[in-house]
Amino acid sequence: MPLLSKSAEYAIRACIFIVARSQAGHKTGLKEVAAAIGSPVFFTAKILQGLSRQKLISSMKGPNGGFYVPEEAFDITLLDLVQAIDGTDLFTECGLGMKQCSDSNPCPIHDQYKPIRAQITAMMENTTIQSLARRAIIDANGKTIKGLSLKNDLPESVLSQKTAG
Amino acid sequence: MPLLSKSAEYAIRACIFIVARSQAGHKTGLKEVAAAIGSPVFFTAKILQGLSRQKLISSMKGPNGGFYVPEEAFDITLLDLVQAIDGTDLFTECGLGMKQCSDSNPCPIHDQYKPIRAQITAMMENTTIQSLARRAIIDANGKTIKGLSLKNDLPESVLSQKTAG
DNA sequence: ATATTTATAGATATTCTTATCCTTTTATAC
DNA sequence: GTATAAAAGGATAAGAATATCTATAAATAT
Repeated sequence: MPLLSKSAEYAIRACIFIVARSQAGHKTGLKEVAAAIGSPVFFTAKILQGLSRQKLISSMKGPNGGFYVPEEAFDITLLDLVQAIDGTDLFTECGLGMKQCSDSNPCPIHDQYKPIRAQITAMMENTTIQSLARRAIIDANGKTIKGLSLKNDLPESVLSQKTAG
Repeated sequence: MPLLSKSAEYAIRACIFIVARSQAGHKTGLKEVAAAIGSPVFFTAKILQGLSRQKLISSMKGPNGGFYVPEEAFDITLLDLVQAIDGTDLFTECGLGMKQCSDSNPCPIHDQYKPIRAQITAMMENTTIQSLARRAIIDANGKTIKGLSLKNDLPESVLSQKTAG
């Protein structure tokens, strides 16, 4: 089992790209997003539709339309995104899935799992999509992300060249 | 998404019960296990069969048969169990599921996720089923686990009464 | 206004996980 | 040996996650 669903993975990667593009003043169409992050187009559509419905990202129909994130919303976090897609189980539920589990009635792994769950939550709470997008390396024409890995081993000069605060 | 699959949850709970019973010198039948941990009987059968095939637990057919863990194997860990059921993804894979992700070619959340993955791994590596079973509260006739929560808020006297090292 | 572009919505397919049932094998008790 | 008890194995079903396709609605450009 992975930590995140496929949907959440695509959502995060897509949003990093969309925010990076939004910071450069561009809306991004579905097909561009899918091409940039290497995700199945129609499935990506469903995911972005959901995020749009939940107001985590914005969209515009018609020519020159696409997905974008307005400046006021740059501070959406990994936690926002993951909760919107995968729900809150990872952050609230017992490690063994037991409804009765609590501090006063702990499951067998309660003490071991609790700090891990807290650390996962804190990390996602403290990581904004914007902060990830700031480090993203977009290619010259703004269409793709280097090797699907937004941050890579290019020299710092290239990095600062492509990333506008 | 939960951290563990349903199969892994049942496996852990079942093994805690089986080890606790093994420490008391008893084999435990499938139906007893399922009743004790509140899991679907036939599904539990499949899970225990798999663990048995992988030699994480042992089993005997016939009257007075059942599942057990021999003393030499008391030190199986959460990691052994979870990897046997859910595979190694949680412990080795990139947080965003990207094959190319590595220290030298990190994905956007590589730096944030790496220590968390390490902590999950360390926790499971360092937690033996035996250590969890030692704290388990089994009822007087040895058939059930208190409220499905193996460790609970009973007084220490009761705890030491029921748990033999 | 019309054509074009793009997101939205609904319906369907596919695969994986979870769950159940039935038959076979193996060990014990008698 | 025969009956009985229990795990092992195979087949099937139900549900959820992933993925695809088609039709609709909205915005822009002309």
